[in-house]
Amino acid sequence: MSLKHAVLALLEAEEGSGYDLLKRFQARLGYFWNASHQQIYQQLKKMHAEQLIEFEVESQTDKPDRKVYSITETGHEELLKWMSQPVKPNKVNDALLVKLYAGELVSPEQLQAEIAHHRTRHQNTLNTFLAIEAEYLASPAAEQKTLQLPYLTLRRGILGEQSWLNWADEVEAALLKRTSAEATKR
Amino acid sequence: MSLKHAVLALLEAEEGSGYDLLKRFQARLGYFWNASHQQIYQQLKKMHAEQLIEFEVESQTDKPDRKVYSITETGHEELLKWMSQPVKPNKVNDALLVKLYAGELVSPEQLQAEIAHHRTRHQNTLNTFLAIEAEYLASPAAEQKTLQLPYLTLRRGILGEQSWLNWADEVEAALLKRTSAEATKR
DNA sequence: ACCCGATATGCAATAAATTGCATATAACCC
DNA sequence: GGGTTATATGCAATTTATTGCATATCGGGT
Repeated sequence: MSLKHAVLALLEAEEGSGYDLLKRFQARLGYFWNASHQQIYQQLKKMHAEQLIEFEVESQTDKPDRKVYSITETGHEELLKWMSQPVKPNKVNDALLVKLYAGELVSPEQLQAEIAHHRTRHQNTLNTFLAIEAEYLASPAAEQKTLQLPYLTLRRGILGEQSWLNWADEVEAALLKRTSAEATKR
Repeated sequence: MSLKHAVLALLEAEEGSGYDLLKRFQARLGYFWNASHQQIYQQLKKMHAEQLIEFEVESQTDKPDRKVYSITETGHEELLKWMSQPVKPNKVNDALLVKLYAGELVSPEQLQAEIAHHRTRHQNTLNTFLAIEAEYLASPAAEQKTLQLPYLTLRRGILGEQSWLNWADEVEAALLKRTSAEATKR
């Protein structure tokens, strides 16, 4: 999988500890890559064994020690190699849609509640993304240029979330009609 | 994971063999759930051990035998239980975006080629979805009503693919500018 | 004083997914 | 006749991801 390559990409930009990487995954790749701390620590261990990365232990007096990882020449080559090969399309697995698909088994109200819950999440995510975008657009032209590619990934997040919310509108409208149809039957 | 519940949802609607389920995943849940034949066969085996499903062997003279699975009462209950609990949000892992994020390492042309390749795939998927939608919209009102929820999942697919293509337009425009900027430098 | 959250890392066990291999028939095209 | 695709199923090994537990410090709130 390409958790390995996501880590290499992050370390290529800047060295960091496992915890740093976790935070960077959450803050910067949040929309398109999710990894737990377990996944990251295990992956780092494995990548170190493969000599793709190296680390130095940084003693800290106040907090626990941290291992600061950086990419090696081998790791850099591996990343370049990966970059030049076509990536395979994503596997999509969306449990919410499975639930909607089989939604006849429960009440429209229950489906509505579920959608509403996810809507809140998606709306919050979108708001976060829009705030980051506003910051980017307010930055100097030179910085915008260097961050253009990460910005484009952010755009994917924004368009994706907006699309999700538009879909939720459709679903909620359809479920509302179902609810009233059911009420009429009684 | 809820591959289990996706299988239960499919068997709830109609019994079928492993191969049938594979085809149904591809044809009907294609946008939102992907499973390999290995995953399905292994899952069926496990679910049979858990007594969520049962099967009858159907001998066929011309083709290999098939095991026709159907949902049990226990399986039905398990599905209902799952339906009534909130599903957790999806984990997104999009390798293409990782590549774009680290895109400074390769030429804009290479990124363009990669995007173009994915664009073709997404456009084809969208066309397929639109054809299914046209069929749905041409069906009698009664059928539209019974298939409304699956139709809403299809809508997710359509809106999602359209959103992806809109994003690809943005990316391609941005990459084109990069290419010409690079050409000017020389 | 005590609990909680953030920082910081990791082991061990289990569960899930992928990859590679394996078999067998029928239909269709070249 | 030979190759490919579709039907139909499965084992075994490996890789990945998840879950549960464990440790340790600091700062802030109650």
